[in-house]
Amino acid sequence: MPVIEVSPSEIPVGKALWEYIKAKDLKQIVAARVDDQIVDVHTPIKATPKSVQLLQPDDKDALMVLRHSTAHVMAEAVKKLFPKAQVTIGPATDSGFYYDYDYEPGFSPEDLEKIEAMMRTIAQTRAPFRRFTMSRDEMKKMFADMGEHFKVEIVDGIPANDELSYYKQGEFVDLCRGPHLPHTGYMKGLKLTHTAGAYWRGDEKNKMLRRIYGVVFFSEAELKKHLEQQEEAKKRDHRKLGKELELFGFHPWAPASPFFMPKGALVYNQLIEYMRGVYEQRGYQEVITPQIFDAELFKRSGHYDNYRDNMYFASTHASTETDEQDAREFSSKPMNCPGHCLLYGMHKHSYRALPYRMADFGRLHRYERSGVTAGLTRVRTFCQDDAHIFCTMGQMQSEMLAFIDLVGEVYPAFGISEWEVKLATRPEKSIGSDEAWTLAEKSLHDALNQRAIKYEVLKGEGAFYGPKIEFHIKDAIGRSWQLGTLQVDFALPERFDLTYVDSDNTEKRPLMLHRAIFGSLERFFGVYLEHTGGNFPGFLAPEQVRVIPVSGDQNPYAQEVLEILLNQGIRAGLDISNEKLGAKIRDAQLMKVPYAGVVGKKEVSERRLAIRKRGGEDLGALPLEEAVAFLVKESAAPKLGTPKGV
RNA sequence: GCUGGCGUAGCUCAGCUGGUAGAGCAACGGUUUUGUAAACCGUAGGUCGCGGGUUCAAGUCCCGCCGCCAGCUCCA
Repeated sequence: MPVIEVSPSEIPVGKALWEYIKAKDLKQIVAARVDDQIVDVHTPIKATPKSVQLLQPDDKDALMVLRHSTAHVMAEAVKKLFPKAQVTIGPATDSGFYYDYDYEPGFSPEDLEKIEAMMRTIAQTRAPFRRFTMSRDEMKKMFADMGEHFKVEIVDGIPANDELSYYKQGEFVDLCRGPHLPHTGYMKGLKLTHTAGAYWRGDEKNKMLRRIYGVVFFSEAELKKHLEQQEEAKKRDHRKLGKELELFGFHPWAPASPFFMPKGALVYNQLIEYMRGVYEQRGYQEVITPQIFDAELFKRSGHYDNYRDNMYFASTHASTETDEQDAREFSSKPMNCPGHCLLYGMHKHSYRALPYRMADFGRLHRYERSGVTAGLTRVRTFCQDDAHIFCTMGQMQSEMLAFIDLVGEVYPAFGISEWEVKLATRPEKSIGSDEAWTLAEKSLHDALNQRAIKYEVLKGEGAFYGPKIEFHIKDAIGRSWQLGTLQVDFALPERFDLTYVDSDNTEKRPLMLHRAIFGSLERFFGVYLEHTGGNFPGFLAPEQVRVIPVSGDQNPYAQEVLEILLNQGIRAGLDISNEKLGAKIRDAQLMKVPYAGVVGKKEVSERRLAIRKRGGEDLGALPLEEAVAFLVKESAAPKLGTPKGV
């Protein structure tokens, strides 16, 4: 029961809800929702409301109030222990809270322990949070007198007509809109987790502040559960699994650039093969294009002006020597689109041949700043399931819908049932006309609305050449990653003067859609590895079946079974090591092989195969033919539904 | 790039306030012929990320660089 409904008529106007709560002896009330606004229980009710709900700890908004209030208490503790620290901002987040301080030596792990202890002491005082309002000038003077110049700056940034309020608990005063807890005693499961640098107002030109992150819950038990979940998430970390399952690795001489070992390469190639199957079904044509281009290409495409910071420039020995005629500037491609424009332009196109869906698994290189790379999710070399659709204006909408539908089929085929859709609009640095941008953005809105897909608008976060739809899924630790994308581009066809001959025998300009479903294969690999915890479905597992003889006597039969499986196209392995059955089973289990095929005396004499599923389920000793047929079925790739009107 | 933390054998990790490296697993050799998550014995394996410095002596202290991790900023 997260909320208690209260009849508005029972609420005394001009008085605080807290009095009502005390009078009724209600326990565990965190805050209230009055006419859909979250308010704290100490602030007097101004007029008779339409509805009043009292929030209890299991309400989602109640948790946000707790986190925010805890941030204030942390600031109070920090000010007590480190009076020189200046407070700045401290909000609640999706997972906890943080507070940014301007404090020069910074905070050590030991400091965090002291701060946490101080916060517990403050919690025990059950100090109430009180809200006060003040005029702008008074507020500025108060914080100026306190020496909190960041707060003064924040006051200056608040719109002129907004009411200014501050909250006080104990001796600590903080500019804040609220709402807050009734008192500090509600913070039970508390832990300060880590520190980090953070720029003032998120701008790297500004001063770097010291941020302290923490988590808090209404009970110790919830904190314990949360910490256990974090441990679980760590086990699923794709970097750890990648190492354990011998899938990929890194070397300092190729920072942020993965090496896929044989098993990892197998999975990687299976993903590509799967996508090739999709392409065949959906009318895409695969091409192969160069890796390194004269920088002229990127000057033409706009990448040289807009994307140069992310590009690698290649110089040959000759170009760095004296021969000036050979001193052309070359660059490794960061995207496939410019090359695809060159390819498109190599011959004339009829309207009859459009849409031209040009797919490319070309390797891309993008320079990423050292601090942003991470495992497979953010690398400097990768390949995308990239395709560019050259089509007419009239085909744009149906191509968008076909793509959105395709995404809706592919993700579930991989067991991904939830994703978020975002629409990113024109950024400050961009190419193309206003009209083109407006039309492109409208088309994307329309396509999503037509499929009744909910989406968030990311203002100014589109690519420099066009707006885009992004498909995001979450990894094991709750971080959200963009995988698929659909982008409209009027600019590149213009820049490369691409044309097609229309039915009226005039040359017209095609438009271009950039699209990917997995996004980068590397990122998808990483996210999917975490999603499955390394338990790949049969068709992706590097080793699909491991044949295990109970003792050496069964080796010949095991060998025979292995060959039958291999002939059926199954990626099978054989374990004839000098180990006991239990150890061999364990090895197969640890490598997350989907099926173990055990053969002992009985199986040999009856020509059977005992199948053990990954995880331990025993499927019994099946006649060999039956077992093979079953394993073949289990190792097959998922099939997509029939495309709608391609 | 910025802030903080970390970097010891293929992997996971010991190594207190400085006194010239250790375990388990894996690998290799042997014994064992095994019925669904670890048989036993033995062998080998380390420029302690790299480069300087302090010291009689540095894995341990200091500086620089490289890489990794958590964030900030940026993004597939």
